[in-house]
Amino acid sequence: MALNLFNTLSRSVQTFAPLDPHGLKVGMYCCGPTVYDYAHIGNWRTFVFADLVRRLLEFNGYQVTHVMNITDVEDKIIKRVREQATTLPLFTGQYETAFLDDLRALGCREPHQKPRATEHIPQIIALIEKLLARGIAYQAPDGSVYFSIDKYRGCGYLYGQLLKLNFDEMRAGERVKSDEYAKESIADFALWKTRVPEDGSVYWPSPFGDGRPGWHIECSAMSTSILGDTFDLHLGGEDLVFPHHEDEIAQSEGATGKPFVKFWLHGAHLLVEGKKMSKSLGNYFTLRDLQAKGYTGREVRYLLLSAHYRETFNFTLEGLAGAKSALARIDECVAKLRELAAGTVASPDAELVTAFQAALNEDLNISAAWGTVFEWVRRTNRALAENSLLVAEAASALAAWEKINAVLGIGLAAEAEAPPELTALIIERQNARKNKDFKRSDEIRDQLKAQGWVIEDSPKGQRLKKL
RNA sequence: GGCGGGGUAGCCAAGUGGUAAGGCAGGGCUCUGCAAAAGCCUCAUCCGUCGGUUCGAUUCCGACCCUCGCCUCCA
Repeated sequence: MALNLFNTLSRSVQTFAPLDPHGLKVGMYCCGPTVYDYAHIGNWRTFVFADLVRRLLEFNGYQVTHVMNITDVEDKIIKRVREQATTLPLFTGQYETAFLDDLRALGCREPHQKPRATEHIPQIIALIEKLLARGIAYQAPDGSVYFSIDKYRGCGYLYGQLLKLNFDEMRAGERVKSDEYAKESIADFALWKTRVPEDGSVYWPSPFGDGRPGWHIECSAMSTSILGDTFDLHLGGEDLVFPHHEDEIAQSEGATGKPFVKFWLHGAHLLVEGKKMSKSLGNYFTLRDLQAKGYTGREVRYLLLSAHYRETFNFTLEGLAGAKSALARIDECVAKLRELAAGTVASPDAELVTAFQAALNEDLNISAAWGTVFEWVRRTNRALAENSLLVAEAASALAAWEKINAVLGIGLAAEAEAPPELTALIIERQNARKNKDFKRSDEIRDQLKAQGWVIEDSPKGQRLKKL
């Protein structure tokens, strides 16, 4: 089954085929976090999207190398290191750890490699030297090294592969920092920033003098040194299209003379309660904020995966509550199948898997994919209610679910293990019901509810669920 | 100003030149001693507005209205 993806380079949906002549190995690079604070829900949308792409590639049988960089040197980081009188590794380390904890809580598979910018200074310097040698980069009087768009174009390269650029119509310069006036042309961007007093201890020696890497260069250096000069997929948030990704292409192709990336995928941003997220509006959420409201990582993951990645998504608290209910419906169905299958092994029911895969392979139509899941849930529940589902069918359905869950990554509901102090109450209630002492039985039910547990009576006995 | 997305039920969100998936919420019912975030059923004569093409348009074309994003270090 062909996997079709929207490639920003062609602005169209194309069938994916890896560079690997054996059609097996896939190199994928995703722009990772800048570790100066906790990642917010908007950042997470992009990382969950990247995780979905990776899982779908793996589902389609590819052997993926997933690389995600950690940007651990950058203006905001340096500013905070100075303000908090700490050191760079100490400061970035705490947020990197928090990031990886959150990534796991959201059910994302860990990238195979997580290169840090500060650990790739030699590769960055080598890349800049190559660009200087080819005359595409220049050192300005202030000591910084810049990339020259004019020289690059003069070599026959195309600048503006990911979007239509019209420099004359651009409102250029409005946000250019004053410390970059040394550039020959307004469109040029920094490869190496010369050391300034405010940088404190954050600098590295280089052939161009003490300083630190520019933003774009780290991604070019790390991606090509790990995945090769040309690789399959590069993803990131839509805001990175320009200038970050465009500049990555310029630096990389300018240095190697080879095509940089075959497929560029960009995830759209999200709104929160219909508005652009901002701290002053009170609609700025980190994963931790949502966890404090009682939601789990998998519920947040489900919500982030409920809309197509190229559409702006409206993240709402109401939607999150809905995500919780929807997930509970799936969990309930799967739990019942488990009970019936009782460990029987069977091959996956092809109907569900095929429909699901067909939806996702069409440029990640996740909504249609969920549609197949919920139709399956309803069909299964109906059969379950009629008692018409055979043990082998239940096992086969369960196997299919496990297969597609490898892509969805929502895992299993946390097992509601009753705390020991409640066990006595549950047994007491069971006896009370047997003796038709419903007054006592209802009292216990209320008591359990007050402690956050719902008890459900079924012909097979009581079931306890965490509220 | 340039470039690019969107406007589908109370909310979220797919989709198609032939008459609108799915989820949440709501309503009805079933199981139950009573219940249940348990299960089933139901819920858009209609897809921003106005024109055009067509046997037929929400889907194609044009205009307009509204909205969001990018335009040099923001996922």
